[in-house]
Amino acid sequence: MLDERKRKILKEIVDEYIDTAEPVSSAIIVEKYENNISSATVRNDMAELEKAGYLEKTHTSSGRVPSAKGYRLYVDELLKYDNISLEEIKYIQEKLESKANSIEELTKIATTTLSEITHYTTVSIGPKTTGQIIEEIKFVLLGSRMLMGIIVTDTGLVRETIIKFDEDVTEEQVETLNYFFNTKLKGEPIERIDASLEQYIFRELKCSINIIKPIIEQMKKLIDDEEKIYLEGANKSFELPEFKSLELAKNFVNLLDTKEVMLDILNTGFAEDIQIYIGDENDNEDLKDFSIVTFKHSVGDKDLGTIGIIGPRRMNYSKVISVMKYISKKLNEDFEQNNK
Amino acid sequence: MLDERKRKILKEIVDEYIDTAEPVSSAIIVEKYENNISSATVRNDMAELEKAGYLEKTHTSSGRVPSAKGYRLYVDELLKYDNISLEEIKYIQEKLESKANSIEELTKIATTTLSEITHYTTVSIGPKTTGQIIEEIKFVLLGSRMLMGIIVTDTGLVRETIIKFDEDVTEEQVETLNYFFNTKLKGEPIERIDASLEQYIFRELKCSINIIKPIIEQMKKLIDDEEKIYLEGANKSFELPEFKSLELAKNFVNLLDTKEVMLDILNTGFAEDIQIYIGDENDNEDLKDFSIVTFKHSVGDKDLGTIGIIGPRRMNYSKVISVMKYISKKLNEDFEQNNK
DNA sequence: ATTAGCAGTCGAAGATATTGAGTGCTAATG
DNA sequence: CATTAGCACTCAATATCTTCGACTGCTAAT
Repeated sequence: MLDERKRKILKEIVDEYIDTAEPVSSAIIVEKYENNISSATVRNDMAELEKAGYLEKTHTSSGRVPSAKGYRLYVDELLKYDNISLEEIKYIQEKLESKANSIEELTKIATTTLSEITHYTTVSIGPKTTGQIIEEIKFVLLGSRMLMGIIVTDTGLVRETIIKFDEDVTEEQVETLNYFFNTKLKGEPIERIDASLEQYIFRELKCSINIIKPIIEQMKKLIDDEEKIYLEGANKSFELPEFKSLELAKNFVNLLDTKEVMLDILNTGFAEDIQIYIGDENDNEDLKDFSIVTFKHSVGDKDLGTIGIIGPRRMNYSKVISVMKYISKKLNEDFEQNNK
Repeated sequence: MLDERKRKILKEIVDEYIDTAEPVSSAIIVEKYENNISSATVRNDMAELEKAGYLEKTHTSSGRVPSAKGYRLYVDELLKYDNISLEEIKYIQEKLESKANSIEELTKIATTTLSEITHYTTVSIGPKTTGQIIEEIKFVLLGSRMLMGIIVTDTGLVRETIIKFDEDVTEEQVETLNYFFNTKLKGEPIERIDASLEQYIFRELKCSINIIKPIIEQMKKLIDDEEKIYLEGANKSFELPEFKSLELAKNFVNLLDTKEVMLDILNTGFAEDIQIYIGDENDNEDLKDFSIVTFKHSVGDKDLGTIGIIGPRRMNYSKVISVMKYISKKLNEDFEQNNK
């Protein structure tokens, strides 16, 4: 349906719009990209591209702006994702090689780096604990009424929590707990820790319920920890021309502050693949002027965290996705390296 | 210099401006507050208040707006801070009594509650480790090449970190470390852990430097941890009329995103006292349109965290400070309770 | 299929007028 | 002398109108 030239012109229009944030006119296309055809020809093609839903006009006599459908074709078929320079590659390598002490930390470093290179706002969340296998579980007595509970999973994820008691706990009790939890839970998925465990332990261990209850309570919290979004470069977005619109700026802050929408999006991505959400493809109102690109870092079915970029629909997809592709590759390599 | 009536009128003007965000005219004052004098009288007083620097005009024929000096007099001398309702007190009690597992968590709960009640953006930082006395220090072996180091201080603060090694570590080594660190550091201020310790341990323990080095490195990081600002209700600020100004909105996002300025302010407050920063009293450009109210929670000279409210200069100081006063009192009580 | 050419559209920007919410000042008042 | 009525004056905000020019779409010629 779209011949080669129309696809080329569509790409040029999107490129130009991403660059200038201004509606693109036929004259500009001729001047900058298509020196051998006349603006009238471009206009004809534009009219057809508009009829097909790839372009929009802001008013009758304005230039064209890509529609969500236009962006979609653009990112899916018209772009190559090798828009990354040697300097950028070097910079990323440097950053990611600075040894992080945990997966979460590495994810944060990657998130920050991504924002630095792309100049967009980036977000990330840590790994979902669900599905992870308990490799080690330990309780450490701190003082006489405080315990630290630590879980290590097969992906190297470490989670710890403080548990406070109203009565003294002895070293022997802690040893019993350690022995019991390890024999029962090692090799089990982490979500095995739940309320049903409480009764079971109570029967088996004859340990005071005043001790078991807070332990299970806190350990459970570890699993479905309300997820924290790590945010980098929120102010960068405010430099973009679209943020001149107060309405839009407000939506943006709302989005980042209420978190739910972002969590939703960060959580729905599929493993190992870059997901692209373009404006009104999503039905959330606040999101309609933004695009989000996410990448879920994982091994097998185990989640290691998700990183996202949020920017205006007119985002530099080529750069963003190229850089993200590289970072994701690098993260996987590093993980293999560390766990081989 | 200012007679009673002028002070009264100043307070009324600030009250009114805080309420409406519009320059206040003499007519409004007469209508709403001073039914027994004429607007001409109020105008005369206003003129003098302006000459004395407490009021400003946005243009020759506009109403008056409080100056920073005006706000200062207002908060220092004209306000009573008992502007808190029974419902609010009850709500705060409820929130703060939900048992938190650490001081940091309690501070966060207080921060969130403060934002909920005042409808302003709130921020907080956790306790400074400096000055705290080590009560317990423990290393726990996780797997064969990973250690968790845990420090408990006299204020009940718990900090932990993961330490990774390139070689295996044995249980005996960990025991030696535990024994050594505890005998040497218990009762010492936390900042005793520094590079000089590394050599000392190396000599005393004859333990591999490959093990000691990463430990000290990580433990040091624990102390001067780059501080994380906890932020609540950033979007609430965007509902305020002053945020119609893009310039101001941008400054706000910058402020919260770059963190340094906020950290600076949160760190300079004096213990146990509510600090009020009003707009251009501060010389930071980004801050000139905002006021910040902070409270540093502490016992003795030990810091337990700082909470702040950031809003427009036209902030509801009475409400904000009243609520903060109550929360601070409550936090102290709770702490006494838990540590008695 | 392409293109030159031209009429038509409409937002952006600038000029001008209008309005009214304020003030400050003066002169009168108790 | 403090207070006040009254009035001239100021100026931001708003509305109205004009102009300008960057676009398009269409037609007719190539």
